[in-house]
This record gives sequence, C-alpha cells and structure tokens, in this order.
Amino acid sequence: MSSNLFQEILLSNASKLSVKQERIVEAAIQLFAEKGYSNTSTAEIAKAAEVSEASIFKQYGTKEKLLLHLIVPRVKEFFPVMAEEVIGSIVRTNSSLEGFLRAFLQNRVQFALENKDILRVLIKELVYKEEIKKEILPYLADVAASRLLPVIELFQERGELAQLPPRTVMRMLFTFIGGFFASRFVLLNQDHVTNEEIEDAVRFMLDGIRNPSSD
Amino acid sequence: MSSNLFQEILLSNASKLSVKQERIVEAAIQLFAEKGYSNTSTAEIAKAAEVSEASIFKQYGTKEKLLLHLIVPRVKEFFPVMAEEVIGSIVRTNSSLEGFLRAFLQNRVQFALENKDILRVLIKELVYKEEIKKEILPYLADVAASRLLPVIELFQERGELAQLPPRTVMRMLFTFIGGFFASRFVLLNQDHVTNEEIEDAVRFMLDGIRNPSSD
Amino acid sequence: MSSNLFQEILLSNASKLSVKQERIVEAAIQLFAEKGYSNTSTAEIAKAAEVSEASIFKQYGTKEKLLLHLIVPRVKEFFPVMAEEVIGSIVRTNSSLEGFLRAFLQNRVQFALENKDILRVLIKELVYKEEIKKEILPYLADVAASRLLPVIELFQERGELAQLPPRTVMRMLFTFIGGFFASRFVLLNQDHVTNEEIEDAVRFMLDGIRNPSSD
Amino acid sequence: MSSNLFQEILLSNASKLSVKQERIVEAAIQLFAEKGYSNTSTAEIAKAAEVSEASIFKQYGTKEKLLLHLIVPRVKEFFPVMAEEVIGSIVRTNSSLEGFLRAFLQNRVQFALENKDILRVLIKELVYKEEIKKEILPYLADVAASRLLPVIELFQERGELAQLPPRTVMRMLFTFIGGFFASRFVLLNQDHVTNEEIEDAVRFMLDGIRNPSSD
DNA sequence: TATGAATGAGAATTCATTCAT
DNA sequence: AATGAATGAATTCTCATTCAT
Repeated sequence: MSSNLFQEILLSNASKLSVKQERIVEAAIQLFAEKGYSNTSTAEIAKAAEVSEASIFKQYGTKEKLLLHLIVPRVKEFFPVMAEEVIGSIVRTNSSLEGFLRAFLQNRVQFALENKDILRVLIKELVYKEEIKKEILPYLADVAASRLLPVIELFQERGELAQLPPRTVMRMLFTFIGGFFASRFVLLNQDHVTNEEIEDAVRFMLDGIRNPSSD
Repeated sequence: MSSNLFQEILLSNASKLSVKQERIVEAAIQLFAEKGYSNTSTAEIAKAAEVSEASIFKQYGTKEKLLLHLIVPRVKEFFPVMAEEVIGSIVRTNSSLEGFLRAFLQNRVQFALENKDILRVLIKELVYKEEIKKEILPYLADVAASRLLPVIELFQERGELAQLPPRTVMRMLFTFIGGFFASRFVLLNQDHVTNEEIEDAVRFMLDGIRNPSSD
Repeated sequence: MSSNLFQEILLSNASKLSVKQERIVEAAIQLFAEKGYSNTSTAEIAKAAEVSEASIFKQYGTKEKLLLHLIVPRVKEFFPVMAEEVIGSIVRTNSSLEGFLRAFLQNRVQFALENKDILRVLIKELVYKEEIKKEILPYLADVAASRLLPVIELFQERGELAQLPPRTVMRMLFTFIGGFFASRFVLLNQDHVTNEEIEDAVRFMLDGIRNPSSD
Repeated sequence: MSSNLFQEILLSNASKLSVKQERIVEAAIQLFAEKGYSNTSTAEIAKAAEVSEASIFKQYGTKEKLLLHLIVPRVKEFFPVMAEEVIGSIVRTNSSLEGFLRAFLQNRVQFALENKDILRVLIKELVYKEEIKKEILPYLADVAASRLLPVIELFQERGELAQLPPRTVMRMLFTFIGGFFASRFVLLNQDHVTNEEIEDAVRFMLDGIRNPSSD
C-alpha cells in the first residue's frame, strides 16, 4: 500500500509551503530526528509546530505520508546533485583521486551538516522501517551507482585506482562512507567534522592501514 | 531512570529460563529484529510465543526491561570473548596483519550469522533508541578499545601497520566494520557472507583503493 | 508530583464545558460518590456518560486530574462563600450564638444536600487517598479557621461562649460537625435531615448532655 | 455474595495462626491502613509478608475474605468488651457522668492507639466499601446501642444527664466520638492523644460551648 | 503446607484519524 | 484553510486468582 507513496511523492512537484506547513515540516523533522518516527506522536508534532493535529492530517493525510514528504524531496535533491555539481565538475578539472575523494567527502559532509536532522531521519528510518528501506534503498543505490561507477572507471583508466571490479570498489566506499555518516551523525550526533577526520578518512580509503614500506 | 537498567542486567546472573520463558525470548528477538522494538507490541510477542501477555510482564516487568534482557547478556558474551578467544589467540600465533584481519572478520561474521537476529536488534536500537545508545555505546566502545588498541600497537611495533595514532586506526576500522555489519545484516539482511566479500573487505582495510603502482 | 495539581486546578479558571464534558463530570461524581474513586474505572465513567474513554483522557489527562477537577472547584466554592454569605451576614444581624449555630448548620446542611454527591466524594477521598488528604485538608483547615475563629472570638466577647481557647472550641465544633456530615451523608447516606436532628445537634453543641440542674 | 461472609467469620472461632499467617495478617493490616484495601495489591502484601501470593489465597480464598478476617475478630473483641469491662465496671463503682465519660474515652483511646492500624482500616473501609459498611455498621450500631443505652438511662435516672430521648443522646455521642476517632486517627494520623484533648472532649460532651453564666 | 509459574480480565492511557463548523 | 471535539483500536501494564508440583 505504501510502495507507491515514494514514487508519487518523488514525481510530484512540491508546491510552496505556507507558514504553518513549514512549521509542521520543521517540527516533524526535528522530532523524528531525535526520537524516531515511531516514537513521535502526531500530537507532539502539532504541539511543537503550534498547529492543530487536524491541520497535519488535512495537509498530509497520514503520518506516514508526512514522513515521506519530509524525506523524499531532500533525497531527490541530495543525490542527483551529487552527479553534476560534485562529481562531474571535479572530474573534469583533472583532479587526482585523492583530490576527488577529499572534495567529495568535504562537500557531502558540508551538505550533511546543513541537513543534519533530515539525514538523521533518513538513516534512522532506513535502518528501522522496512517500508522506507524497500522504497528508498534501491533508489539510492541506483542513483549513487550511476554517478559513482563512471568516476571509478575513469580513475581506473587513469591508473590511479586499483584494478578491482568497479562494483567492488563502490561497495567498499559505500560501506565506509555509510559507516562514517551513520556513526558521526546518528550514533555520535556530532555537530561538526574536523578536517583531520576528513583527512584520516581520505587516507584510509586510499591506502588502508598497512604500512606501505613493509614488504 | 533506565540508565541503571543496563548495569543491573549486566551484573545480574540470568537464571535458567523455563520453556515458556525461552519462547518469549525467541519470539521477542525475532520480532524486534524484523520490525524494531518500537513497532512490536507485547501482544504480538505473546501471541508468537504462545504465552499470555501477563507472563511477559511477570517475567520482565516492562517492555523495556525485556529488550535489555535480550540484548545485554549477548553483548556481554559477544565482546569480551573477542579479547581472549579471538584477538589473543591469533596474535600469539605470530600471524600477519592480513591474517589477523581475515581471521577476525571471518570469526565475527560467523558469530554474527549465528546471532543474526540479536545483532539486528542491537544495531537497530543503537541507532534508534537514545536510552539504549547511551547505555550500551560507551560500554561497547570501552570494551572494544581495550581489546583492539593493544593489537594495533603490537602490529605497529612489528612495522606492519602504518604509523598513525592507534586511535585513528581504530576509528577507521570501526567505521568500516560497523558499516559492513550494519549494511550486510540490517540494510541488506543478508543470510550469508561470501569469502569474496570478506577478502574484498580485508584488502580494502589493508590497502584502500589506490593503485599502489601509481606514483 | 500531584502536590501541585491541586494548586494548579485551584488557580485555573475552568472553561465552559461542552455537553459531553458535562456528562463526564456528572457521571464521574455519581460513580465516585457511590463506589469511591479507586473502585470506579474510567470505562465505567465513559459508559455512564455515553462518551468514549478517550474523551475523558483528552479532557482531563489522567484519572486523578479528573478527580481533582471535580473536587477542587466545589471546595473553592464551598468554603470561601461560607465566610461572607453565611457567617458574616449572620453575625452582623446580631443573632445569638444559638441562632448562629442553627442558621449555620441549616445552611450548610442545605448546601450539602444540594451537593451531596460531591460531598461524599470529598469525604471519602479525604479519608482514603493520601494525596487528596495532603493537598486539601490543610487548605480546608486554613480557610475554615480563618472564617470561624473571628466568629468564636466575637461570641466570646459578647459573653455567650465559654471562655475556652478559641482553637479548642473550633476543634470541638469541627470534630462534631465533621462527624455529623460524615455519618449522615456518607455512612447513612441520608437524603434529608430533619429539623429535629438539627435542633438536637445545636442543643448538643451548645449545652452538651449534662443535666444543667444537677449540681 | 459477601453478605454472609461477615456472619461466617464472626461466628467462626479463629484458629491459632502460624508464623507465616501472622506475617500475612500484619502486612495486610499495615498496608490496608496506609493505602486502603482498594489500593493495595495482593502482590504487595505477599512481598511485605515475605510469603508467596499463593499462600495468601490458600489461606484466605479471596482478597475480600482476608480483609474480613482482619477486621471481624477485632471488631468482635473491641465492642463487646466495651460492655463488661468498660461500662459495667465503671457504672457499678458509682462514678459520676463526668468520670464515666473520661474513663470511657481514655480507655477507648488507649485501645485505639494499641490497635491503631486495624482501626484505620475499619474506619477507611466503613467509609469506602459498601459491603463492609452494610455488614459491619448495623452490627456495630446494635452492639453499641445495647451497651450504651442502659448506661444513658442509668445516668438519667440519677439526674446527671439531660432529659433527652436516650437514642438522641446516644446519637450525639456517637457523632462526636466517631468524629473524634476518625479525625485523630485517620485524618491526622495521630500517634498519641494528650490528656488535654481528652479533657476538652469530655467537657464538650458534657457542657457544650455555651457560657453557662450567660442568661 | 507452600509456592513458582501462568493467566483472563481488566485498567489507565495513547494514538492516528475523522468530521462538523 | 484551520481546528475543537470526538473516538475506535491499540498499548503497556496490573490484578486477583488458579494449579501442578
């Protein structure tokens, strides 16, 4: 029943939100980020947004649709943008693999910090809610793969990247980057990420932990 | 209020469970693993376990205590064991860093597959439930650090491991391994892990993705 | 935790109640009066009031708050009024001690009969529920003392009242009048009080049981 | 269904209680006295008595029977004794009305203090529980009347007591004494009663509050 | 005699949702 | 467009009671 909700909302062009609707969205994001969708009642959202519960339902129909209305537009905005703005531009500037990874991570961390709450909601519900997972995970995987694989292949052609199957490289990067975002923003609830941390991460992705001079 | 629950249960020696009580535990683990603690009602658990709801509460007092009674003993069992059995033994056999990582990952993946549901519960609630996170995460971090840091230092002395701050190495490994377990067992809900996957992971942790011959 | 409930409700100006809300109040008073707060379920109240249980909780939050919302406004109304309307006016008309006691008792009995159920609730819970006792008894004692002591002193000045410590007189009167109301309206559940009973009571308060001509 | 319970227990000769049974009785009396029968669970009693809940039910069948087993034997012991020991003896010693009232009140206050908890239970449940009231109140009234009326008539013959209908005198005394006990031991939960208080009460019962020299 | 284990029937409370105004 | 009022269906938890051992 909810399997088409994601598509629906994905394709719909979000109309401008009124002041009250904006308040609902903000309150919901914040509460969902903190306590999770399942542990947040519509009454709490209404109170935090200073609107009536009825208004929420008038606007969004069900609590689940509200969740999707929060997540989907940001997901749409998050990953596709990754393609053009981030990857494309960087690659064309003939940057090194290291430069690319650094810029990519910096850029996405920046974005995550600016959208921290919605990211927390996304990660939490991706882990917790089967419906969300089933709807969004394949989409994320597809989009991300279509953006990242060409880059990986490009760097392999340039000889900067180990000759592993591109999908293997991608999987490793996703595993690490996913772990990075989940641990920093959800588990540790960090409000900022130091340059050092980013450098460590870039270094790890590039070279791992082995002492290169050990033979 | 619940901050002592963890300690309490951690220190308590679980008494033997009757058949019905065993059924409660199994049903709860399975349901929590699938739908999450917050989306599982005690009525569902009772039905799945074929006991009365009252029996659950007689035994565990509250739903939250039930959750902790599922998680805590396994967490106790999971990590400390890591020290002696896994790390210790492996290190003493003078194995290489690569051998250690491979054995470690194989061993923990094996353990995870044997305790998949409880691991899923743990990861889900670690991400979702503030109380669980606050109680268990520091404990996990402590135990894990006390086990892993000596190993890291050992391999650094042997010159096999890059001369990075041990805590940095540890953080990177946790990030990756955490991402590995969370993605495989929670997001993808895999029932097995191929050798290839493990080899890829070991390779990535050791050497990253850079082409070593690129200079 | 409930110690501020009384104050809260005491100070709050009850808003107008809808028809259904009025029905809740009536049903609750009647049931609490008959069976006591602790032996009345919210389901029973809902059924008697022909509303849903949810409506009760939407309106009052908890069962205990409902109880206080029944009691407090009436207590407020009951005793202060005693001051101006009853005592004040009577005293100023230069009535005798006997006339005062008679009028006072008649007036309060009249009031009690008109508010019999709520009085029964009050007395029952005053006796039974520590929280109610702790919150309301001191308030009742204060208000009553502040009204009655001046009257006692006035009649002592006039020489109509025995030269006993005013507080002693007050305590005796409270003991007797409290016993009178509790026995008549709670124990015996009387629906009316005869003039004869009032006269007997007035006589007893004034002169006790001793034969005055016995010396 | 419970209307014969009282008679049953009243007529049964209580057998000696075992140690555990004694503990049950003590725990129940104390808890009922504090929180009331309706707000005390059998689980609490079992815990306080350090026996199993099953033992309580084995012994007493139902919670209500337990209550009656606590109350009835003491009520039996309380009032009949009043006849012989208290009233009879005092009257025959040709004591004055004042002496009688003083001795009576002193004696019953003493008894009440020695059995404070059971008295609190009795008063609370008399006020709160219809079944208890219906069963015990008539019995109390009967016994008390049969003891007190002869005394009243005796003092009237001696001319010490006002020439009022004996039942009227009795009712006034009950009202006052009931109010005295209820307020001191239940509402105020006093642990002792001063001589002064007793003197004040005796004085009030005898002479009321009127200034005798006012004519 | 004593009790550990189990439970059916309720209890208070919460929740997402509807609808008339 | 917004909401106050209302609720059916759960939800967590409690309770007196039973019974096999």
